[in-house]
Formats: sequence, C-alpha cells, structure tokens
Amino acid sequence: MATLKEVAKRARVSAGTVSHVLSGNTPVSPALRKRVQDAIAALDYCPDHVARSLKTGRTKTVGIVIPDITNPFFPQIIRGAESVFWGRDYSLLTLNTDDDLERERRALAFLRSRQVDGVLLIIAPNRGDVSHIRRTLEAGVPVVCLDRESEGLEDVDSVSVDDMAAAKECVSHLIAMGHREIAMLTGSLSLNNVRERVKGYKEALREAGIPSSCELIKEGDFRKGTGTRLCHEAFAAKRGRPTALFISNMLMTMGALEALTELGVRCPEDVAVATFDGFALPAFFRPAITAVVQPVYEIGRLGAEMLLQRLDGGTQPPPVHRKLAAELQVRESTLRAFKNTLAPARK
Amino acid sequence: MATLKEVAKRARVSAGTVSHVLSGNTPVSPALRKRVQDAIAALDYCPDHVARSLKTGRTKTVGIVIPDITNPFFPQIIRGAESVFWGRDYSLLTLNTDDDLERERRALAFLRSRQVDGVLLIIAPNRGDVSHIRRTLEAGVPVVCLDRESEGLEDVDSVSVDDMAAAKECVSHLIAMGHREIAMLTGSLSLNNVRERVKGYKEALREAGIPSSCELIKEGDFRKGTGTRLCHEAFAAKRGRPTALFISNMLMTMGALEALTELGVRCPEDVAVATFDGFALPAFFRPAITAVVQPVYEIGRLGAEMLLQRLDGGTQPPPVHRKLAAELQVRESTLRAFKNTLAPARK
DNA sequence: CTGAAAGCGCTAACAT
DNA sequence: ATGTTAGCGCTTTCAG
Repeated sequence: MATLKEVAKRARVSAGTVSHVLSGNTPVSPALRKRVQDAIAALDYCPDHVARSLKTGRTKTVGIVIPDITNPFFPQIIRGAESVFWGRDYSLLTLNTDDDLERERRALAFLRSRQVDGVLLIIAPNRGDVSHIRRTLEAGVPVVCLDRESEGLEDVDSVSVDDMAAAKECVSHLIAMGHREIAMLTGSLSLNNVRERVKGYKEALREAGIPSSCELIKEGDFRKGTGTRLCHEAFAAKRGRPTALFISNMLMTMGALEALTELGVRCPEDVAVATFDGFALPAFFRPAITAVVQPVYEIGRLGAEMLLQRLDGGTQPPPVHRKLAAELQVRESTLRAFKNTLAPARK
Repeated sequence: MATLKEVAKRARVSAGTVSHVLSGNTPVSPALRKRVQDAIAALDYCPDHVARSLKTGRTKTVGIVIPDITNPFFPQIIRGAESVFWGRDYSLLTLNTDDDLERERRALAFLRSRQVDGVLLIIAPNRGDVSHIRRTLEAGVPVVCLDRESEGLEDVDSVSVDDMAAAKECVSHLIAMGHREIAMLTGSLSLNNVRERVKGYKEALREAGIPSSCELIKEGDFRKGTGTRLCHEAFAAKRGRPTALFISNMLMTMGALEALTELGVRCPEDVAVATFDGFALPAFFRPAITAVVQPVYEIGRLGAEMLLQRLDGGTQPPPVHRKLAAELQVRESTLRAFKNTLAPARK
C-alpha cells in the first residue's frame, strides 16, 4: 500500500504539500496540485486513517451500544444513526449487550481503548450503577442515551419516546373498548421507560375510575420466552382472566401469542392484545396487532445529530432530553367491542 | 488520558517494560510487574489501540458489508460473526449497501482507508463487475463472501447455503401437495444463489414431469413492495392464476401477502405460499408460513472463522467454498391438499 | 506557496 | 531482565 511519502516522492514535492492538497486547508499552486493528484491516482493511494487518527487525536468513529441487533426494533435505530454519519466519514462500531450490565461495561471499556470519539448508548437495566458510563464521560467521550434514560445520568443527552403518554393513550383505547381487566406484560422495571409505561397504564385506569392492581402487572425482560411465561401467569391468576393484554414489545407479544394458542384463548374474540413496538411487524400478524409505534429511525438520527454537535466542540449547550411522540395504530387485535362481565351496571 | 509513558514514569521503569507486561511476550520480574500494574490502575490507563495499530500494521478490525441491517435476515449473520470476534479483541464495522453496487464500492473503499484487516461481504448484484473487490484483495485484505457467491470470485472463500437443493425440496413439497402452477418470486437473477434457487425450482418440476414456464418466474429484488407488485403480476397472467407461490425471502412474502389480501385471494384456501428465510418470523404469521430456513447464525460464525484463519497468516489453504444445508419447515400455508383443475386426469 | 521537522502513543529490535 | 531507540504514516507548525 502506497504511503503519503511515496506520493510525495513521485510528485517531487514534500509530504506537507501532499497533505495540503489532501485536506484542502492550505492553498497549493495548480501545477503542484496536479502533480500530486496524478501521483495519487498512479499509486492508487489511499490515506491511512489510523495514522491520521493518531496524529489528530480523533478517530471519527463512534460506538453504538445496543441490547441486541437481532431484535427488529434496534436495527432501525442504527440505520437512523448511520444516515447522519455515513457521508461524513464516520464509522459506527456496533456492540450488543443482551441487556447485560457486565457486557455493557466491557463494551464501553472496549470502545474507550478503541478511542472512539463518542458513544450512542441504549442502556441495560442497571439498578442505578452508572459508574462505567461516568468513566467514559470522564475520559472525555460524550455519550448520548437512546430510547431509555437512567437515574444518575441527568447530565447526559438523551432522546427517547414519551412512553407515559403513549402507554396512557393505548390503555385508554383498551378501556374505551370495554376492557377493565387489563394485564400488562412489561420489560425490566429498572428501565425508566418501562416505568413510564406503567405510569401511563395506571394513569389511564385512574382516569377511567378503574382500580389498578399490581397483580395485573407482570415484570419481564423483553424476551420472547418471557412473554410466553408471563402470559400463562396472567391467565392463571386467582382474580380471573384478563380480557386484554398490554405488552411492552413485539418479542414478548410473539411469545404471549404462543401462550394464547396453548391456552386455547383466541384473539381478539377472547382477549384483546396491544403492543409497544417500532417495527412494521404487528400489521402482519393475523389478527393484525394494535401497536404503539415508536419513531425508531428518528431516535437514531436525532441521537446521532446530538452526538455530532458535542463532537464538533463548539460552545456546548446544557444537556438536552428530547422526547419524541409515538403513534397508536389500532388494528383488529383490539377492535372487538368487549362487554366485561365485571363491568359496572350500565345506565 | 494517561499514556504508556506516564505509566512508565510513575512505575519508574522504561516504556519497553510497560509494553512487555502489557503483552506478556517478554518476561518481567515480579517486582517490576507489580509496580507497573499499580501504576496502570492508579492512572486508569487504557492502551491506545490506534497507536498500537499504527505500529503493528494490524487494526484488529474487520468490516462486514451487508445489504440492509433492517432486514431481519442479516442481523443474525452479524451475531454469528460477532460471536467469534468478540473476546478476541476484534471489532466489527458494519456497513449497509442496500444492494447497490455503487454503495458497495464506497463501502469497500471506506474500509480500505480504515485499514481493516479483513472483510466479510454479502455481495450486491453486480453483473460480473467485481473490480472493487479485486482491489480490496490486491491491497492485501482477505475477503470472505457470505450467503451469496459471484462470478469472478472463485478464488475467494465463501460460505453459503445449498440453495439449489433447498429450493428443489421445497418445490417438490408443493408439487406433492398437488400444485402444478407454481409461481416463483425471486430476488435479482444476477445473484448466483437466486439462480441456484431457480435451478432447484426447475429441477423439481422436471422430475415431476411438469413443464416449467418462464412466465411463472418473476424477477424481483428482495424488497417488500416488489413482492406486492410481482404477486399482482403473477395473478394477472394470461395463463391463469398460480395455485402456489414460492418466494425468495420473507420481506417479499410479506409484500405478496398484502397483494393477496387486496386480491381477495386466501391462503392457504386459494393459494399455497412457501418462502425462503432464516428468521423465526414465518411461524408467526396466520396462517403460519412454510419456510426454507437457512442457518444464518452459522453462516456468520463460520465465515468469521474462515476469515480469522486467513488473518492468522499461517500457511494458507486454497480457497474454500462451504455449502450449508437449509431446512424445510412445513406449515399451514402449504398444508391444504390441492386439486388443480389443470391437473392431468386422475386414474 | 512550499519544505523541513517534530511528534501522536506504541512496539520490537537490539543493547546492556 | 530491563532500557534505549527507531520508526509506523500522517498533520501541523514554523521558516523560508
């Protein structure tokens, strides 16, 4: 592989001059510029990004740390981020944590040794331990939190969805369809956006004058198998079967659907199902599933732009916490009007 | 950020000694080792991977170039590859081409300037133009082709699926269920694995003594919208409606399903549907979809291992072309026995 | 406008 | 076993 020096020699100029025509920051006479460009072409020269990084102290690489690229929710976030970095000569280093705190620690340490300029982070459940994130910050690497927020990270930029409002709207829809026994299958409650969804759920019930019961709230972890288990639990409850399921993501919904089949419970005849998610999937199930659709691509795009601003290093505004709106898409799975036997007498 | 030199100074040893305890390649007395380790801990020192790369000429980074991370087929390949690289201190740089040759060229050029040690590549349709890949190879960067192969790349390692056998098995199943008018919705025919599937399709028909017609083979591009369009075309054909659809991936299948709904054609009552794919998705549709399931994770894992072998630079074996077997999973979408009106008179 | 030169942080001979 | 040193390929003052 040809080096800059070889280009310089062939063009009979100094290394500095080659560098100048490459960067365009310093004027170079047309004659020399031409010679340099010819030499570059002749040698098929390609600047060594590693050497450049060492010299400039910037790698033009950002890490993106996500739970699992295999969950269709996250790739769209990555594409959103990629759309802003691609073309600006940045690379994205993707790392999966499987929502495991230890893996998140390792991922951050890894990115630090790789000298990334910044990090986009979807935090794993962390019972308040954000020391590893603080260490990244202290090393001068800006972080932007995506999709989820965390205690102790109030000074870190974030972009997420207004989960509370979205959950409330969805549950209100369920209530409007006549449901009162609405079971909620959630992700880990140590995730603040999951807690926001629970808040929205409770708020909707409160407004409708329906007492909420913690028996109806089943904590899970966004995995398919857990959806199956929690759904079985919900239907085994002493208080009677729920008439609606409000589930925190599509993977768990897929699991719950399996459980329903096993139980011989039909949707939407016997139970309504609504889910959180950002992917087109819910529309393809039969019945098509009512979903709170999050602007995933936009989360990635906006997060990347916020990070870029921190990287460009002008005057830095105080930390920003952007909240995006989700959209409720009502489909067959909740469209059957339900007359709850437990409902109060109608006037 | 502390540097190795600062560690050396604090431990009152030379830079070389610090490097030695870091790498473990050269023996260091316990006393000094201890001092160095203490200094590392005290300074929260973290080796600068960029400097190391510049010195050693190896970045321990490999690029993975795929069509689209948003297509659920590909993330699993990435995870398979990640499973071998993670823990060996390699990073994976993921780039999307959207199956566009120009983007693939840019991606490869980008990876070259990033000095990656190797590339895992899922090639875009390329009418035989592999010059950009050749250039990567000539720069000394080994490439392993995943999932697809290409003309002119016979000397490049590859791991893919035995598409011909898999397609043949699937179409034979369709034939066994009584179908004779089987439309095939394919990806780009300039992809050799797509052509293999067509071969398998034709072979199955031939064995069953059914004449194949190119009217029934609709070339597409793996996109959802294209699935919709091709499905409409297939049902508008003069020769009459197909009774079965054999589709090359899940995205196109989702599109085709939409078209069927629009056409008022029911599956499996009016038409059978079978798809190629590697994801659990087909099982969740109603009806559940018969699918040729490819070992995606394994494709990524094996490809990564083959690349690693090229990277380790021992004696290099000749190029390897691994073929993995796919598995036919029969589900409701093809399980209704079909009596084709065009079928030959029964005895 | 162009060239010379000093490193960025690290590794790997090579000397001691 | 430990220290010294010469770069890896590039950018960036600073002189001229």
